[in-house]
Amino acid sequence: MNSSCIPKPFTEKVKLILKNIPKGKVTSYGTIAAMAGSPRAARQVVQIIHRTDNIPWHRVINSQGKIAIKEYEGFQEQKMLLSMEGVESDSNGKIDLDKFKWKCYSLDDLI
DNA sequence: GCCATGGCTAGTA
DNA sequence: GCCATGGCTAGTA
Repeated sequence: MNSSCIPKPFTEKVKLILKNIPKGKVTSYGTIAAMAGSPRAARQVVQIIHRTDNIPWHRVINSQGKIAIKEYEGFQEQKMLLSMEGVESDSNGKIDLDKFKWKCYSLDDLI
């Protein structure tokens, strides 16, 4: 037995947030980290997205409002998944945050 | 404990 | 530079 059966609050919160981002909206790694209580832990959000299957991942972009992944990492896939929900991005992956940013900054606002 | 990992980011130069 | 995980290792008991 190992510690993997113990709840991991930060990770669980991040997963909960990911599941609650509405279709057609995007948010950033940093925003999610802040909502989960650790404003400077954006890179942990990246890790969690990496290791978690069956979770919506494509609505997360960087704070500049751009798709953050490289071509070989699935840039086109993310772009397409977003466009299917009505989120437009230009060829550089730039998204209009005024239009598409999910306006939610606290866990309390989800529940 | 220590150390590497990582689709980042606020805030200088 | 930040910092939550997971994997590995020295070095106690």
